[in-house]
Amino acid sequence: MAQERVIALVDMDCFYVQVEQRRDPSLRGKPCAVVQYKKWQGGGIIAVGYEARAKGVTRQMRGDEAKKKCPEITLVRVPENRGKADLTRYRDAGREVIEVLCKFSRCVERASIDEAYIDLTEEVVKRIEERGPDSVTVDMLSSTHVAGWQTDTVGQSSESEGINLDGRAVGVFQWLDSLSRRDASLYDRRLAMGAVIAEEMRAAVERETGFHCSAGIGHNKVLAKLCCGLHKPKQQTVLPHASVPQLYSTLPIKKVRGCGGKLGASLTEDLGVEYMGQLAAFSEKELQAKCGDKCGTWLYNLCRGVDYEPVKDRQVAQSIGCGKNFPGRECLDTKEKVLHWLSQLSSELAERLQKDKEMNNRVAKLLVVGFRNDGNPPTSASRSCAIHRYEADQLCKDAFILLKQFNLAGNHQAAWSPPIMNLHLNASKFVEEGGAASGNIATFLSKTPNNKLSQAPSMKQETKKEATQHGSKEERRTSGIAAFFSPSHKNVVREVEGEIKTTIGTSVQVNTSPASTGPGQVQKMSFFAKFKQSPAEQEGRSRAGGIPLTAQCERSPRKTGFFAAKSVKSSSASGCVKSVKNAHSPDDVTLQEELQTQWKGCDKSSNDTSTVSQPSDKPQIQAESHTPRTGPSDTNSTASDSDSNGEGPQEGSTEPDRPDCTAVPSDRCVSVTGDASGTQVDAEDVTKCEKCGKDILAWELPEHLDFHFAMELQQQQQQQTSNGTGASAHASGSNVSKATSGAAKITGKRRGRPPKRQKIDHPTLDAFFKHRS
DNA sequence: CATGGGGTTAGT
DNA sequence: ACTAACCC
Ligand SMILES: Nc1ccn([C@H]2C[C@H](O)[C@@H](COP(=O)(O)OP(=O)(O)OP(=O)(O)O)O2)c(=O)n1
Ligand SMILES: [Mg+2]
Ligand SMILES: [Mg+2]
Repeated sequence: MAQERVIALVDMDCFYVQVEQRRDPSLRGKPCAVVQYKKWQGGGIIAVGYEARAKGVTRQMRGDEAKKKCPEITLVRVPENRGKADLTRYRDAGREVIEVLCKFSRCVERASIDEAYIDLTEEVVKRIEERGPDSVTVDMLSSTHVAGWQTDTVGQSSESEGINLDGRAVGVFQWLDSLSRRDASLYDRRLAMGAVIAEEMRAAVERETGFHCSAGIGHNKVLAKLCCGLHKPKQQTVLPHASVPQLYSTLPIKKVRGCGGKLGASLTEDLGVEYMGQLAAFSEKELQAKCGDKCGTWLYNLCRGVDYEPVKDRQVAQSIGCGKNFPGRECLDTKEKVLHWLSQLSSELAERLQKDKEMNNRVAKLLVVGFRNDGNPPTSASRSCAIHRYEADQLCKDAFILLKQFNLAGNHQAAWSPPIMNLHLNASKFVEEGGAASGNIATFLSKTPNNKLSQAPSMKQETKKEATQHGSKEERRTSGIAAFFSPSHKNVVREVEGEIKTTIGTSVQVNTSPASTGPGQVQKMSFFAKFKQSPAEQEGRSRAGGIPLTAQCERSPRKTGFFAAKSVKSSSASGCVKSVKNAHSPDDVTLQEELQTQWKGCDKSSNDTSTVSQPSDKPQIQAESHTPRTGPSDTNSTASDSDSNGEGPQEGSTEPDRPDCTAVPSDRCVSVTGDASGTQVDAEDVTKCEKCGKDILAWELPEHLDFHFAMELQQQQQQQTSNGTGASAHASGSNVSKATSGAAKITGKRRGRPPKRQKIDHPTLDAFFKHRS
């Protein structure tokens, strides 16, 4: 049954802004936004607090623009490290939230840095068993709205003896009241219980992290996401299945997750469909003809409020990447620039991968390097190779090898052919760490990475200024199984005693507090504002004592009994997907010979003079920079003012030391493959490099030497910049390869590979073949 | 000059 | 393996 599940979507309110406001409490309650960079017209705004939204400040806006709209606004800068924005602070904060959510369900899916889907079916069923279906009372839903049941404002509340009934509370009450009728939907009762749990989850999130959030509760992910946005700061919305048609009748297609881009536009253009509900007029086949079988079926169901996508049991990202744009004149048009930024990106990636390994007991096996060129249209491409070790210089080196195939300029030249406007690295294909005592045997054998959150994210120094109580920070959550719900919820059992049987107008135990109303309370005026009225109101009906019909939609001839549906695929488990897939991962990457030496020393002080790290943050891993700080406010120039000029150092600190230029004995990776398909580069044909004394495949010597050249060149350049001296790159490098410049075409087919078949080519080998074949 | 820096999934 | 679409 399409309504058997109870899914919640929790989304943090103006997340980055809240993260900054927790760090610096003086920012609380003030108009505030987070900007990235500052030089170009005040930087780009990526998050806006609700006070500032009320003044018209939006994302995408430039900092300068925001200042015009709201002169009192405080713009907080995203931390910068290695010359680029660094979102670590927000990722860490997002993980804190996920940790809390995991206490409420075994199935939590991290959907983005600030939101997660939670399959609450199991918990809901359990609670209904324990407490009965009618145990939900309005006071348990003090910040809840029921879509389609909002009796709106206008004149009311005056005559009620002292009871301030707002439209929200009346709607909640009427809905709950309707659920106690015999013919009420069993699944609506589940939703009500889900809403209770969602209230508790959100309270726990706020108590334990200091961040407030909103939520949507529905029978599937799309509906949960959709209704979360109906009432945004510090509120939640439950969407009964019967309210879907009403909601969809005026919901622009592009508001639905997955339809916000070209698909939604083409549906409107080609089918003449404006609102989601209109899609229901098309047959499944018609929709399939329009956008393919899978998509067509998906739309056919979706416009009826049905979506079967499971909530995945995954709390950690499946890829870790970093990148940077180089717009306009900042484009990378020399090999030195490319190497420099590759080095910066590699450094960040290696650091993040290492931390990820420690925290999640897994290692990434695939490195992807990608770029974009200017043009009309802009072109882009990416290439990948195996990751053998988490070492910045190795990643840098491999990435460069992959990248240089696209350099139309000669390899020995200073210039880089089509200038690069965007460069990015990404690591993925995680497998559980080989470490002995890790994970159980089954998961180890299947090479399934641990995608559960394992331990508290070190709980850094990020003090919980707002957090109170000892609370459950102990995190006895290891992974999986032992996640049972426990949080300190007060308003629990109300026992079945007083079902709230009352009628409008009589004494109702309505919680008067709107739970939150503040400067931020600005409701979206676009589509969402309109759906705040009940169907009755939209139809011009009176709502006096009227209990809205719950019918009119497909109310299934359902069997009775809460567990009737249990047989369907898994009611309690309700299809929550445990990420145990990859029984035989497609990437049983064969470890292979390490063909090249690693130079630690891609750059040591790879910091060019101008790049500076930034906010002194907490005692981070910074080198020396002793900003006597400890308070949160120290930090990122919460520079609301001036400063407009500086992309420059926000505050100095040097980059943490990087491995230095010493050759290291190569611990060549053994080939070994568990799998017959994996082909390795044979370790034969090895010769010794005179520059570093390492064993190199003979056929790769040209590439190898080229690296020495490039690295030396880069080092030299960095020395120069730090000395402020002029420049000229004379490379002592015994550059050998040169004539062999065969740049790859971006759009065209790649050249054939050697007859060897393999899962993941060794980068240098791959490069070699593409290079000269 | 010029949103930018992330992520996931589906199609080929 | 790589690209495109979509999303935060
Ligand atoms: N294009 C975007 C969208 C979002 N974000 C970041 C900043 C946001 O704070 C965070 C969460 O995105 P949301 O769309 O959930 O927006 P907010 O949480 O900021 O606001 P809201 O209260 O509307 O959810 O992700 C971003 O960097 N770039
Ligand atoms: Mg949000
Ligand atoms: Mg979000």
